[in-house]
Amino acid sequence: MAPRLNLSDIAKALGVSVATVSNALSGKGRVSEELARVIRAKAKELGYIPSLAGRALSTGRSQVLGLVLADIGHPLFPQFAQAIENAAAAAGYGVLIGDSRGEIDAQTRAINRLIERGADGIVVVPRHGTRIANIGHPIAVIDSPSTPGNTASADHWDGGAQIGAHLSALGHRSFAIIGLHSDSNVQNDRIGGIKAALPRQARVELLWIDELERKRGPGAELGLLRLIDKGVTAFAAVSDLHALRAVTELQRGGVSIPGDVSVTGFDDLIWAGVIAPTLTTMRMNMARIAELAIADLIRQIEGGRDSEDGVPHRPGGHAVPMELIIRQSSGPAPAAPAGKRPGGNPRRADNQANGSILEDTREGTDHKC
Amino acid sequence: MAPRLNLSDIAKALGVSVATVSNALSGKGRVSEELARVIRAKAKELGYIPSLAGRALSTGRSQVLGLVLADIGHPLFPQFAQAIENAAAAAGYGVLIGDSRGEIDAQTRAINRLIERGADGIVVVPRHGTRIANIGHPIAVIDSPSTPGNTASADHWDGGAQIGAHLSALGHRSFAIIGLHSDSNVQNDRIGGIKAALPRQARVELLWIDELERKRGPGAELGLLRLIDKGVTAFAAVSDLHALRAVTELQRGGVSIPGDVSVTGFDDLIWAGVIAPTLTTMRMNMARIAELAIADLIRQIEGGRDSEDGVPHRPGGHAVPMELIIRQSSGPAPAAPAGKRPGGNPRRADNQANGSILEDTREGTDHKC
DNA sequence: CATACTTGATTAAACGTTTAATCTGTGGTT
DNA sequence: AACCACAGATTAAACGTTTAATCAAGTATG
Repeated sequence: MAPRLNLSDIAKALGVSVATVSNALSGKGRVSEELARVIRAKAKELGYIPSLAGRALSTGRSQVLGLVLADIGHPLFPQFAQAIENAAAAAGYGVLIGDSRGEIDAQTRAINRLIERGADGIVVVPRHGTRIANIGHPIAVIDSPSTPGNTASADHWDGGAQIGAHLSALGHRSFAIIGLHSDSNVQNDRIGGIKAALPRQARVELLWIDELERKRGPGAELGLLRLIDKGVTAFAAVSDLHALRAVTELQRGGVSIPGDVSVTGFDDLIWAGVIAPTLTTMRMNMARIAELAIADLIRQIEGGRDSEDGVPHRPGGHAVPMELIIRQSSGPAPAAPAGKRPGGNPRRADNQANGSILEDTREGTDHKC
Repeated sequence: MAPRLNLSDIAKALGVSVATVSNALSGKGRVSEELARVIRAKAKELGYIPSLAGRALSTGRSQVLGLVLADIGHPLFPQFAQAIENAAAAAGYGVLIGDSRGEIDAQTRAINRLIERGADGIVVVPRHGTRIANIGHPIAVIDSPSTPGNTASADHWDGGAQIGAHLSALGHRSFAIIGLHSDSNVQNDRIGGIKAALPRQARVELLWIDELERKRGPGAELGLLRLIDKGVTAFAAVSDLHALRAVTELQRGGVSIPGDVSVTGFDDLIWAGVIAPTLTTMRMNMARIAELAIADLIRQIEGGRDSEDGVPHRPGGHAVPMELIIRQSSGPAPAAPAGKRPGGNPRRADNQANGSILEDTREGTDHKC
């Protein structure tokens, strides 16, 4: 094992002091530009890598952030992790992951564990229905603009509005909105946005999956076919996961999408561009959200004082616009509103040859294994 | 900001030396049990938290592992991350994530970045078709038993065999296997296992999605209906993602699952228990795999010598059995082998009321949002 | 010309832990 | 009684960096 070289090795090699080397490399103290160049060259030549441990001990900063995703089982986790890691790396920070094991209060424990581990700050994507207690440490919350204490997040309300407008423009007038549980700010924002964008005379049915499953057991049918009988022509799910569930349930019942009804989702999860029909959905700008969250976090860590920048903390945090991804699953409302369907309606069964998917802005589906 | 207390605070409070406190807390040097108890009590009373930075500098160990998932977009990422984090935490290690941005050679760079950051060891789930170069650092590879250098992984071959046996037992004789690309050891193991478990007279068609998409464009139809015409009654996909694609394509074509054909996947991804029909699939024992990988890694880190334990490094690493999850999407082969279907075959359209899903061992589907 | 300021460098302390080496009694052995 | 071994503690050095304080010499200022 080659003993990693340190500042004093470089100092010795050049006959200068360690402090000078440190100053030259960090550009902080007073070093002649001439000598600084020599030192930097020598450092590169020898392949010097600073010891984070030494630096951490000296400065009291670990250059590491903690990432806590409460619902770690969420399909969006990879995107979050990647975006956060990128943004953090760009700022010179590493990312330590924390697991809350899905348990409800383990979230706080996870945060504390990360702080004990020396994380300079924490990024949290909290579990629905929980509030992040104010630790005495820098923290950034990614949740929803309507959540107090939110640092940055997608503009879920606006995302919902885009979906609502899209479906309205296609002529739909009777909607079903599919959500999971009513204590999620993210979902409520999305639903609020959808509703707000629908025309006055629209009829809206609201479906909470959690509620349904409590009654009928997990994995139960959602009973979407009955809704179609009541005239619903558009199903707006609050997540692609629920949209997927809707699509398969409908297709299994012989309903054609988007011939008979339209289905939309949220989040552009990995399979959205792969299933048949491909799914119309809303995509978050993860990279931007991560950037904003990390920037805020670093400001807290390094800024020290709060009143910096003239931006103490805006109420709802930054709201990043979402992007509408139009794919095959949404189409014009059927000319004759489906209405009562007498047993087995004649439905288009083969609209799979829809031609090329020009609307799909995703650049090469990355569904690798 | 309360300046975090350190060993010398405790030492001062008790009138002993720091070394004694350190020894008492770590249980290493020579301290009377009596004094040790007093010290531990005082430490707990004051809420002492050791400084990782100080320890790291002194010992040369950061107590942090790096996790590199090449295909970070993979839906399995959350499970992996969670399992690794749990196993690492149990061993007193933190987990730093590394991102290879999906780029092909960035994998090595990601590994190096983590090592530079001070990670004591690295866990890699490599990208298909890549070999992990031997860094001079402890590393654990989670890939496939057939991969040289593999540390621990699911027994993909055996998993395939279980799927093959399951479908065979259901009476199927004509199969289509759906894979993504042929340079993945994981996929090849699974496919090999499937084939090996099929009866002698079985007919097998092999489908590579990557190849198909290169010709017909991304998101193209897989042409599964034509395969049914050729007599195929069972589609075994090498990942739930592809199984999902198959299911939607088939349902869209009016094919009943599992009435007309059976479809199986791999990995038990989050939606497998949610779509209609729920998906028969193979589940990895992530927790076990992670444990083994971490254990091996820590042995490398702390063991020092290789010839420890009498287990230098077994060729294929540990192969952890997979678990067959039988759900709705697989059923008996149709009595009359579907054979040529004249235009629109009469197919069962409503088998959704399959009753309760007794075979589903998943304990409460965690498709939260 | 003495003083003050500036520049470019060095010295030394500090961060908090671990650990090898050392010291000091005490009890046992010959 | 002299010696040794040993348990139980302390001292001190080391890990690698940062940074405040200091110093030496050259330059400007009165």
